[in-house]
Amino acid sequence: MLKHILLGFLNYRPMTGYELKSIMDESTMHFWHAYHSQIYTTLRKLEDEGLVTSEMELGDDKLNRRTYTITEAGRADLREWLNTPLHEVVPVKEDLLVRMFFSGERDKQAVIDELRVQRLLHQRTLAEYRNLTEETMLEIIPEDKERAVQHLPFWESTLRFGIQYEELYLQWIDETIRILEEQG
Amino acid sequence: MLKHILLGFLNYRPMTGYELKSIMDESTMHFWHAYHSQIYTTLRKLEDEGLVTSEMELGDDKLNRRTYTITEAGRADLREWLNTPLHEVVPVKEDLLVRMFFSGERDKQAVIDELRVQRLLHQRTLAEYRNLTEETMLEIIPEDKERAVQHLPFWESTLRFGIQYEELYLQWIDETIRILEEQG
DNA sequence: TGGGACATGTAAACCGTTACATGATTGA
DNA sequence: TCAATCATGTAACGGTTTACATGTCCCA
Repeated sequence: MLKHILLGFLNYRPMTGYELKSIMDESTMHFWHAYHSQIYTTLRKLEDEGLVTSEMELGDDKLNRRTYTITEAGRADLREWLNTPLHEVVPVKEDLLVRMFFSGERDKQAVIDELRVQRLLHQRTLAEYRNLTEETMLEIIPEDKERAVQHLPFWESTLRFGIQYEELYLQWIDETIRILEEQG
Repeated sequence: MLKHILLGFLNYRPMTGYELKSIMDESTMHFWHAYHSQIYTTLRKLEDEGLVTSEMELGDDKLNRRTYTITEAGRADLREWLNTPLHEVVPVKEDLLVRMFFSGERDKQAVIDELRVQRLLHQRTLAEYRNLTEETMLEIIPEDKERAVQHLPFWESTLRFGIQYEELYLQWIDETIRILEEQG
């Protein structure tokens, strides 16, 4: 999956690994994240496969920045991936629910405390998502406004999902705490 | 994670790998799934660590059923894991959203078609979740009704999450299709 | 001058998926 | 007798996470 995410971004414009990591931390964190280690190794793999090329910046400073550019083969690979629709539901994995499922013999107050911590964290996450404006998104392609505008509804739809998901999460936590306290 | 799920179920009663797989397919599929291959290898690993013991059923038939039983060390490990609260949000990974994010240059009708296929699949998933009754859950511990009843609110809370998640998913798909169709 | 952001990498371990592989039991 | 279900396993691969490792630039 990361492979296609990187190709997707490089299809907008050439970027460095560091830039890809920063942009993902802002724009895809609500549905996919990756550590820098994986991004750098995956970029090298893409280069081996001829889907991207890279070159070291020859600037006046000694900061080593390697800029990756998508190749025609890379664009073809991305297009082919996009033209192959998902035909299954990718199963959810939710650590907190695993813990809840097996919490029947735990101290009830400890469970409620854990839910409250999660509530705070998810509230923070939701605030971060709500903070993402159109401008944040447009920075992905700063020099091609028209193209960015074309992509905007798609970017926004994923963000809408992220926000609604976090809202659901908070509601679920509240309702669960209420139920646990009531039977208390 | 699977390790603690298996210990969690074996804490209810001894089970075979096959049983664990079937029960997970019914009771945890909305927040965690595993292939039988991983279940069997993880059970062996748990045995190596002394957290479970196993023995082949010595029945009159030649069907090889290996029944796993949790040890005191296993219970301690499970307890310790449950008493270590999650203090971070585990990031979501949603394949369909990755595809949506990069769909700005795709044929719009193809995107809508893909969403409609997902709609059908998620509708089916939701129907399966709604089909899970209290009785389905109580079969996890058929011989210890009182204990099962104690666990029920926790099992139900995870199912409530699963149902609400699928409802959200359907709403999101509908809204997204509507937006895509409106901008023509 | 110290801390934070910028910047890139490697290695090992771990986890999860896919494919391969086999055989018994039960009911239609 | 055939298909579905019961039942268990191994192997290879690939993706992800964690830890280790290094060095620059810029601002307060």
